[in-house]
Amino acid sequence: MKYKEAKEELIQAWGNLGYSWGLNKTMAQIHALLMISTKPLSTEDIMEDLNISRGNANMNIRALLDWHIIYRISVPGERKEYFKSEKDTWTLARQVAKERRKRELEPILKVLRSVNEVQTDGSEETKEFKKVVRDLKNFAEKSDNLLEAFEKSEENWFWNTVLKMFK
Amino acid sequence: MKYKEAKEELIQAWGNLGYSWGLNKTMAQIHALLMISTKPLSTEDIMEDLNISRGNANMNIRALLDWHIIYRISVPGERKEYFKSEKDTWTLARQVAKERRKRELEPILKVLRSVNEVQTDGSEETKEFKKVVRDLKNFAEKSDNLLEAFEKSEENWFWNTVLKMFK
DNA sequence: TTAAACTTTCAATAACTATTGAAAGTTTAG
DNA sequence: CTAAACTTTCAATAGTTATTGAAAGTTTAA
Repeated sequence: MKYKEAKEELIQAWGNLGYSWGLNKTMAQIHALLMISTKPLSTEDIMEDLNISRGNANMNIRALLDWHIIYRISVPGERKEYFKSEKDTWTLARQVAKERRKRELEPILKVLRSVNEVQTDGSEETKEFKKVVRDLKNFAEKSDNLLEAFEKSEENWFWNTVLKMFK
Repeated sequence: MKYKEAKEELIQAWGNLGYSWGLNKTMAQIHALLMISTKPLSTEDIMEDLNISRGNANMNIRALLDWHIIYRISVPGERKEYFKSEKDTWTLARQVAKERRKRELEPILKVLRSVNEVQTDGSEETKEFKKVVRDLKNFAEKSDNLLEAFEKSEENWFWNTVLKMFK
């Protein structure tokens, strides 16, 4: 397989994966492009490589900055801004986990805690409701703690421990 | 808070969560409804409770069946089909993990393995590409193994081990 | 059989999300 | 200053996905 094909295929596949991770397609493609680039790229470079408009590029670059998975780089003596990706897979995964915990898990936990306060009138309906909510809340809280620990963990330690865990 | 409000709020929140888990809003809402229901519900019941059309209800019920997180129930002596949710949170989580591994992780792994075969021409570009792909592949494979083990694990054992792990 | 009870399909369309590109805004070098 | 270099915004629109509901299909009881 030639480099150009391989690059194309990876960007495509990364787009799909990113999509199912809460990014959008273009966002994930820009990210893929920066992942494999040997040097920081400008908005112009990205527009050209992915064939997208200035507005689109700008918007998605900002979204990636907002997720803290790419960085702004300024080259001394140049006006233009450049961008580069966080290249360390482990750091990247932890950052994504962090953002998703904040964006998805925390909101549902808040709701679960709040609806758990429902008035019990002794009916079967409210009893079942309480039970379901309690179970989900329990699971969500444990997951939340696990993710929090993951965010702070160090790679070698993590995989070693997991390896032992599932021996 | 009254039961009706709480139910409404949970269904809404579950819809959002489900969405970010690769289900769509209606699919997740039907699921939430079945989670808190004390008895199996028919298509008719679901249409009525969520105010959605027959086609929509049917389509999303089938998608949930396809994910294996709800079940078809037949009541002896009745023509109508009823549906009930898998209520055990642990089983549910494992099932979702299983489906997502199949639908998301496996495809990207396949691509990573394939683009890893790219011809190296000694240029910096292809060297960097290889390095990135190797790292991602390594991470994805480890995650894949972890998820596979999770799918087969038993709840108490899992949380105990994790607890020890992050002591 | 047949007709009632139920489920599935699918073309039309509504609703939502992504993208464009020109215009407005901002920064900096001279 | 001010003009060039660059970034951001946003209204228009293209593209995608979800939803409807009527029609077609299927199953079963009598």
